[in-house]
Amino acid sequence: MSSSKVTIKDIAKSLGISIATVSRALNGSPEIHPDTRERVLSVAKALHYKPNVQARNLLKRRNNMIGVVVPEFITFFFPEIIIGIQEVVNEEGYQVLICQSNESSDLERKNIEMLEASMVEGLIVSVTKESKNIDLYERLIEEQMPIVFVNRVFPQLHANQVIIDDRKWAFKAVEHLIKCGYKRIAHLAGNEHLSITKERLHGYLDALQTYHVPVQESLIMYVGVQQDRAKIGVDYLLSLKEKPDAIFAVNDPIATGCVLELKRRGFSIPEDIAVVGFSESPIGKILGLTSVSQPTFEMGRIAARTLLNQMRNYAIPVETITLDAKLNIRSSSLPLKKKH
Amino acid sequence: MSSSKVTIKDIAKSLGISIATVSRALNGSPEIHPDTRERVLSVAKALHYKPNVQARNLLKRRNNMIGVVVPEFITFFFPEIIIGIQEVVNEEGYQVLICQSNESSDLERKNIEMLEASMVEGLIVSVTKESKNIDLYERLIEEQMPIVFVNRVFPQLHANQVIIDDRKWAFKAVEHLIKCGYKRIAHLAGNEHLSITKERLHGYLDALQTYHVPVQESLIMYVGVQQDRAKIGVDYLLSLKEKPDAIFAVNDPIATGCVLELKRRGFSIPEDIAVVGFSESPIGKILGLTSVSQPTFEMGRIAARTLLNQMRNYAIPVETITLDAKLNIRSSSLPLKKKH
DNA sequence: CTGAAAGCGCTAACAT
DNA sequence: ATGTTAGCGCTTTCAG
Repeated sequence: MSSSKVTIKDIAKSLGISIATVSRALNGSPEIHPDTRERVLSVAKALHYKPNVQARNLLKRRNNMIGVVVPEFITFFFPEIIIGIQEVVNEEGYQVLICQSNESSDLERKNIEMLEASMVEGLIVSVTKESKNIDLYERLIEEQMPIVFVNRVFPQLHANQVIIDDRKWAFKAVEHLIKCGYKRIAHLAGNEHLSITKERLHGYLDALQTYHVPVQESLIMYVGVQQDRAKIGVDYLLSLKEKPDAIFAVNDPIATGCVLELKRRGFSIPEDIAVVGFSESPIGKILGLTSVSQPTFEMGRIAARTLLNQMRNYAIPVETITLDAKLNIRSSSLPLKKKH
Repeated sequence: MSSSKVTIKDIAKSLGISIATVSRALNGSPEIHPDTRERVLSVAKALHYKPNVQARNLLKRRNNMIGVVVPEFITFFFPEIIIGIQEVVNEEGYQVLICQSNESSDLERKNIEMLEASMVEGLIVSVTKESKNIDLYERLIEEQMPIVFVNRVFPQLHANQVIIDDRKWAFKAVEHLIKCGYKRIAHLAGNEHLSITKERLHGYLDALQTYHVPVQESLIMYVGVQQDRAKIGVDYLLSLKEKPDAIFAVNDPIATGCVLELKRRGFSIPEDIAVVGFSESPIGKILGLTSVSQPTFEMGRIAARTLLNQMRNYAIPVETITLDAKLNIRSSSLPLKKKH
């Protein structure tokens, strides 16, 4: 009934002592008589006293909140990162305000401004597929807002980043296809301005070059990162005179979309066309998709630790943390039987 | 650089006016001279003034935050509900603190206590598979904390609920199997104390009874709600002398697990065994799983609206809102060819 | 060991 | 239309 309207003043009154003493007792200050402490604590419990965090925050000029902005949290990827983040920061007494920008830079901006208004003490961000809002982040950094980018980053920003070596792992994925004997390897790339798009495209080109496979512009198409965008890629690739015998997709949603569309059209995978994804997903695993798995939980944990460090000492140098990954080979890409 | 340490006092000083006037100008009070308002606003902008929400909250005794606790947010289901919630409450100026209990009642309790300490103004909860902590929620309700349960509820609690009619839709799912001609329909149920487990089991029994299909205890097994739990169910059902010809699973993760395990063992679906799920998932759709689809986003929106109503007026009566659902028939359950 | 008092940043009477 | 003042609930000097 009283519903936490009890303040230290009430405790003080009920005990005939000053609020300062109550405060000290409650905060376990050493300079207080054990008896007094006892009495305060018992009255506090009896009255169902709950400290008013707001007041304390106002005084201390902090609020123990950090903000997280991700492009979406419908697929497993960002939720896993978020769980990693929460694991670490909750342990340190911080709360997380989670926002999803739904891949829209406008909403992303609104989210960030909302979080600023809520006075979060730090931010962990993965940017939208549009990768706009650089000005926003530049301002944040200039104003010394602790901030860490994860997975989808702005390389040109002087900010903390937690990523994997997308270029290297894209290289490995394509190298695997080449070693399987595939000759015409297409690449369905993500949104043009996205960091992961560029890196993975780079890795793709690196691999072709390393193994002296001629690059064909016609086998590269920017389709985006969402599953429903795969169809136009497949439509296009199958419309070519010389069709590809393998597809390296920018991520698992696109690869998944490819598999479904190819199967719908009656193609066998990998016999007719092999498919390789990136950022291994549960669906991809079920479909037998070869893919690069990322340490999502760990990315979250490390991003959180990096952020906390920066919050405690803004002066520490900015760093890019590159985590390890793994290429898991499954049935969507198998060594070709025929000689080459 | 100044990093938002600017207060209304600074603005007042810089303009030689009182802080009250500044406050009024900033808050768009009508009783202020337009010129003054102009000058305040421009100085505020020049100084990069940001209001201190903490102070305002302290004064108004609120903090515009609501808490959400879900058992997990790795699968699409709860994230979609959360998006629905955020849509509504953000619009009204509220922030959402999202916690996941990882299906553990202990963590659930910690989360709730954390949210209480953060002084959230209301809660939206979906309980863990363990369905404990009733005492906790009873206390919360007694202390007049506005609270709405979604999907996984405590029927015995006098609290707002947003659900679908699990019993009815389970009935429809099983009825569909019966009409397809399946004779030995097994049920892999969820965790025993979970509300959805009981309701869906009820619906299963209702359907058998309605169509005069004898209930066989041996065809019912409580396996839980997580995909990896499906295997023991399949192991058990296939160990029976008289094997089932269809499985009604408590949810899509279990149904998915069944499909994968059955296929691994070389069974054809639905020829050898049909499988039907519940709470249609993206993976289920890809696997061609017949399932009941729930209006997740809408559940979130409605839960949020209900909560806001209760927050604004605690006196309004508690209600159980039952949303519509839909049975989507796919290839995992097809009419049997053979005569019966 | 305890109390008095100042103040975190802001709003809202109450004056003028 | 503007200023003065009193807090919101709490912590923290500064005095005893």
